[in-house]
Amino acid sequence: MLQLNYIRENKEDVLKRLAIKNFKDAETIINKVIDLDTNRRAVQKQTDDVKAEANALAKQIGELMKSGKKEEAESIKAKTADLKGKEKTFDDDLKTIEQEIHALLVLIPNLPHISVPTGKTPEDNLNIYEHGTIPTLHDGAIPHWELAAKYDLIDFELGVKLTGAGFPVYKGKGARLQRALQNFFLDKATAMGYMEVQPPIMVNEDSGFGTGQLPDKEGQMYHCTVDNLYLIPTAEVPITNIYRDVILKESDLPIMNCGYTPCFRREAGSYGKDVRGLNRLHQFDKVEIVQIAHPDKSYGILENMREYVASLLKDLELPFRTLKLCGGDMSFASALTYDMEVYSTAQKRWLEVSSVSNFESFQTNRLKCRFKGADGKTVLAHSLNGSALAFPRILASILENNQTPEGIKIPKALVPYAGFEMIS
RNA sequence: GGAGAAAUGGCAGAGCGGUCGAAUGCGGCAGUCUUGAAAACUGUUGAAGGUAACACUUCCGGGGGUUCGAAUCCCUCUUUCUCCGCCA
Repeated sequence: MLQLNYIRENKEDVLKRLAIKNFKDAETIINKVIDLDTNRRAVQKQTDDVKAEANALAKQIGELMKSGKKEEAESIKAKTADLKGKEKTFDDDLKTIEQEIHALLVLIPNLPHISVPTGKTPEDNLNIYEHGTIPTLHDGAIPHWELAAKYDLIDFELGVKLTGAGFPVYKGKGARLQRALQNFFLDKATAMGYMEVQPPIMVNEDSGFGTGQLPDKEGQMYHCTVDNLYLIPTAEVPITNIYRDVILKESDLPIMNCGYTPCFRREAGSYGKDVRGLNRLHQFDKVEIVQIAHPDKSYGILENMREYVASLLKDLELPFRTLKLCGGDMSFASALTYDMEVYSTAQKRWLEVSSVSNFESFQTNRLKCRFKGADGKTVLAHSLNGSALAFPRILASILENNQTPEGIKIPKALVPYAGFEMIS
């Protein structure tokens, strides 16, 4: 959520940057917000004045009662009746205006960073870095879903029986590889200085709002209506919400957390080759890294996070590229996002395995996550997060890129965790 | 799930219809003293809106109500604690 003050004072800049995100009706909505805000302050002034008057009278009555001047007190009481009605009207007006402003603010996406390339589709993303060589596979190389069946690593049909499509069952070495990835990623993150947390995987409405999933992305989350809880789509939600309604000390920053959780996504509207095998699941596992940072440092930290994720992919010996997302392909809440994509040789396509973003104060404004600066003022912190990493597509590309006629070779870094070097 | 008790500032903890944004202690910050530190002493120390700055307004778990006036009374929800039940 953008800050009202910022919109008021930097209207032109806001409009310019919203255009990069291809946000329609920007001018109409922004103008409306500014008008409502002007109105809000006027009504608030009226409300406050009436309340001040009523407070003063109430005080007088108190003093008169104490000194036994009952009649005088009664005559003042009569005056307050009128104020009471006014107070109620103004209060209601104010509430309505505030709701209207909030309803509009929630529709406005975050402003992209000045370096974000313009563009509308993934084709407009900027490829800023490539690493590794795409392996040449032997004749008869097959995609991971066939490898999974051949070596009995993942049973998609069994998942359908138990739950439905998109809920695979990992078996034997497949399950062990999942566990290896979890420990490998968590160990790496901890060594980088991230503190591991194990949060709940269901969250309440406030948490869903805090990181921006609610209200607009409601349909993407599994909702347990009986208890009004949501299954998390990413550990970003519970971990970032740790810092909801918190005023940090400047010396606490940056806060670095990591956590492993299963993630649940309804993925309504997905179909075809996108959802084949491990490409897109309803339940998957991920280690997430989250930082709460000083606004002056957040872009430096974003680069560190990007490099950290790249180092994981290098450790796993996977060919990958890094994209700087264009305005049109960025998420609602992000100010700058890097996507990391691994090349899946058997599918002959790039698979997104990580997304690293700086949200600046967009989330923290909703979360009310602030810190006290040197001058004693409270300032919104910046929040950042990244996948480090999501398991399914990593597993898919390891299986596909490392297949040989003899079996599948496990990357060296993962061998101590997996406990085996080959799947054959 | 049943019965009872409670929820106040960073923490502990008073206040139970007006003078309360809230005593006191601890913690934090600044200063005095000191070569420096500790101790002691002095001062200061919640958040939001609003203003050029004041003023002013709101917030004592959330929501609603009674009253001229609510941290204090009533209703409701949530959470915590104790006892019972169930249980990985």
